[in-house]
Amino acid sequence: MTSNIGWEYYRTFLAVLAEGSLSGAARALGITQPTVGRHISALEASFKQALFTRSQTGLLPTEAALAIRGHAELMRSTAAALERMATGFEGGVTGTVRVSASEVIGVEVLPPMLAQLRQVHPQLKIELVPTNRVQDLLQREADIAVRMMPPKQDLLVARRAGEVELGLYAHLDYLQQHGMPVTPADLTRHALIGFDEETPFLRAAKAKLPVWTREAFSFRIDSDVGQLALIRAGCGIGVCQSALARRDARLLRVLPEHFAYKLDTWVTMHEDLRGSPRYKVTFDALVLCLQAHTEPVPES
Amino acid sequence: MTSNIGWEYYRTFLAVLAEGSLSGAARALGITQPTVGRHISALEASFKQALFTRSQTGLLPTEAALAIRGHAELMRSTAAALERMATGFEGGVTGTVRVSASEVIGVEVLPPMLAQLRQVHPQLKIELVPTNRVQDLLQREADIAVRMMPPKQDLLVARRAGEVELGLYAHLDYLQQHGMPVTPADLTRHALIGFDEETPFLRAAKAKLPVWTREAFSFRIDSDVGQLALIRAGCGIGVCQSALARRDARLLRVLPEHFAYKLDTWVTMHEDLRGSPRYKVTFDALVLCLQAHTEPVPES
DNA sequence: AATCTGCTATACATTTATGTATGACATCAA
DNA sequence: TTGATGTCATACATAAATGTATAGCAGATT
Repeated sequence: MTSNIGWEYYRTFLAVLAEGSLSGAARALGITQPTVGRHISALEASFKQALFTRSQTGLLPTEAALAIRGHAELMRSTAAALERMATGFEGGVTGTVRVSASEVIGVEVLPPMLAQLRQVHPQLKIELVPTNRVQDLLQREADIAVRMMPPKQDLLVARRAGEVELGLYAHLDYLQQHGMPVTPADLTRHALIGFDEETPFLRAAKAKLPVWTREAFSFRIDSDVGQLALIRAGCGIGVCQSALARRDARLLRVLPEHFAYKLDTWVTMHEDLRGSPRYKVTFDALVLCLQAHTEPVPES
Repeated sequence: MTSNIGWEYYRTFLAVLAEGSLSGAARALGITQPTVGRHISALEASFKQALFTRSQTGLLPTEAALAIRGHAELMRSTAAALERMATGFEGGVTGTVRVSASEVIGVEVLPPMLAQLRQVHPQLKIELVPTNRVQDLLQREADIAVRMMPPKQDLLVARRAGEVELGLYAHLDYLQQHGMPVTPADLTRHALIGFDEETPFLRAAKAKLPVWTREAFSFRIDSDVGQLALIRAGCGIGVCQSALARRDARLLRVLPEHFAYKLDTWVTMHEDLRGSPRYKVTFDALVLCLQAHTEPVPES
């Protein structure tokens, strides 16, 4: 008794949810407003349930609409993943691979490696998704993910790529002006750069360095790239990957013996992508790249 | 640049994969053969990739078709889950809940509880999926699952419902005819009932009771219900939940001090189902039922 | 107050998808 | 061999979905 609700309609449903109006969804989808209206009506008729409370200023989703949103989104990302896998299957390294990584990794570490990879495989297309959300792989939002924690799911292929060291850093200009802290307590007199949201990482950092609390931050920004930019601009003291700070001689380590934190780096992908060469090639290249990045450099 | 491949076509694709022919898929879907052919052609055109090698005796899936199968199936189960969630959302306990449990639990333990549940909530519909596969929840093949192992995934709501005790049992008739074993070594002279496939459980059992190997089994069957039936019929000695064996006074424990095994029981469901009352009601009822089932009875 | 813009809903035309009918070919059984 | 059955492919008719045009309404702007 497989029911007969068109899967297509869920795509329209998501657009209405995102745009907030039938007309807006129609524009976004490249179809017309009456069609969108008919799709929503069809869904509501099938479900015997209102999905939106209509008004002339737009549509407001009902509780039911919000409840099924997650499922509809999973359908969308699954459809996207399916297309990625289906296109460019003729054996060579062709087609699109979607890589998810933390912002700072995606912006500072991966680009050179991706450029090189594309030089070797010109047919390969890369979609880079810089995000700190972890759940992508299960939702099929990305094919391969670079993560700072071991995978909890066992239908994933995972490889450890070393560990990145985090430390406190500040720009030379800033330190010349404000002085180099010598004890953790000195930090209270400095401009600190940190996250806005309470993250598990932040709690861990707080345990090591009691001064490092949300209230103490002069700059609060939920983006590691943003933090790095602030550090580089000499705004204050912040957490940064040592391997990145090392690239700029004017970024100096602050309180190295009081704050050091290491994060495991993992590259993961779905098991069922193993068969297709382009995923394997990208996966291996990512592992190599990150191993190089996390490799401790000898003191020179 | 959201591509324009119709999601509907994946449903047709799955039917062709399952039936092995356009005509068969058409019959299964209640549409006509030319339509099915057109859908497949449309997919192949979009992917620039053959999905089936056509012959007059049927269609053979290509490697590409097999590769995207998993994704298409995820879309189907997601669509089904979405419909389940969307229908019967008017606050009360209405609509369908899909419960997955091991065969023996589904057949021997749950039915009375489900009957009672439906007496309290007549509008509730239950789909029972008796299977030993674990992966259902992530694939949205079931809403709630009863499992014998703690959940590894963290977007699940999970509650422990006690532990079931497993022991060796045989029917009185069998034991009168063949005698009661007194040492583990005696088992070699008996008819043993066990699994056909090597499972983690089997390996664990082997560690405790070296005799308990696949080669020693006189009856090999990959169904716990089937094993129970064989034990009840007096075919030999097999593993069975003590709580089930206790119901029939003619089922006697064999070598109780040499073989005892306890399995944690967990009831799990997706986080996002918590909002809808019917899932919560069913979840709670399952937990209660299994707690009663796993509760050790006082010796009388 | 009047006008403009943006939204939904409806009537009608058109395009698109589906169904019907049939042909060509292969396989199996008598 | 011959007929029966099952398959896919194609031409044509029909049904269904979409697009076009327009009306009606609410809020913002002048």
